[in-house]
Amino acid sequence: MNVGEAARRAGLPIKTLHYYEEIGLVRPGRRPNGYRSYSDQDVHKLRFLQRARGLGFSIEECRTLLALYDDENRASADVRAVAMAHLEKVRRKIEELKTIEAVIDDLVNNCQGDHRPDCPILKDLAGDTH
Amino acid sequence: MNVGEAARRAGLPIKTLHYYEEIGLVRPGRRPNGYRSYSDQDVHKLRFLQRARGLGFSIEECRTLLALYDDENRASADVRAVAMAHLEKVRRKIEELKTIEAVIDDLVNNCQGDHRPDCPILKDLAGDTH
DNA sequence: TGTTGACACTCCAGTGACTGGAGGCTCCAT
DNA sequence: ATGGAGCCTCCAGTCACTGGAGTGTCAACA
Repeated sequence: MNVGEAARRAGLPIKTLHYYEEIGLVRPGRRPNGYRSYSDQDVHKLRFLQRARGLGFSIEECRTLLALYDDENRASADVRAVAMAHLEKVRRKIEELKTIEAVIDDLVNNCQGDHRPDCPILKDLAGDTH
Repeated sequence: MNVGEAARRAGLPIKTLHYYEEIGLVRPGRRPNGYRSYSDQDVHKLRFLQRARGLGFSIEECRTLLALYDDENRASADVRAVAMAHLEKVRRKIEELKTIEAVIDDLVNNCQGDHRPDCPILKDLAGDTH
């Protein structure tokens, strides 16, 4: 099938399919007229990528996961290691954002938010913490 | 003072100071020899930026905040609006990551992680959810 | 005075993962 | 024959830096 149909089935933009081809993640065949020709297998991989990317795996992690998926002799421990490393990253990010959330929430709650210029948010950012 | 000292005091890499100058956030003076010359005021702004960036405000948000900081006639409501918009973004991101965390945690817990190829993580990513 | 070493300068390219646009080709239906 | 949808390639831009090459400046020490 053509790129438009493959994109629709995978739930990805056409440009992303071009990009994935360029970086060697999913290489469709070509028709005589130069059009890309995606097999069902290709679309399967694209959907795999769509899900993995949606879970925040990087392109390189996706490449590893796809390779493991293709490898009949893989050890599930290898897949699990990739997933766990990513899980750790996600958890660290959540903690970081929670800290930030608390700080900004505090700033917002201490600011009148009126027509006057006096503002604890700016004071804090400026380092006037007295 | 020179760029190195300013960077040290602001807690930012020298390259970042170059960049902030290039995009017009903090423009130091120049000495006859071409070296950048940062005033205490400049360093103050850089520290402001360091904190704001650390809280995840984008460069453009920082530009707005700095402008408000410089504006004697600002309304604190304007500052608060910027902070609240950012707070909302942070909260949405946290929710998104929590969802992702739950999914991956589930996948990891269902995977044996042994030498065998059978792996529910790959199955799920591939869409084999039966 | 010469030389070292730290520090400074500019300019260019690369990061990740796309995204947008220009300019042009192909296909199908009317 | 024509119109429009869909496809192609190539290039530039996004965000906020980061790294490196190649060169210039300054202060101290031998």
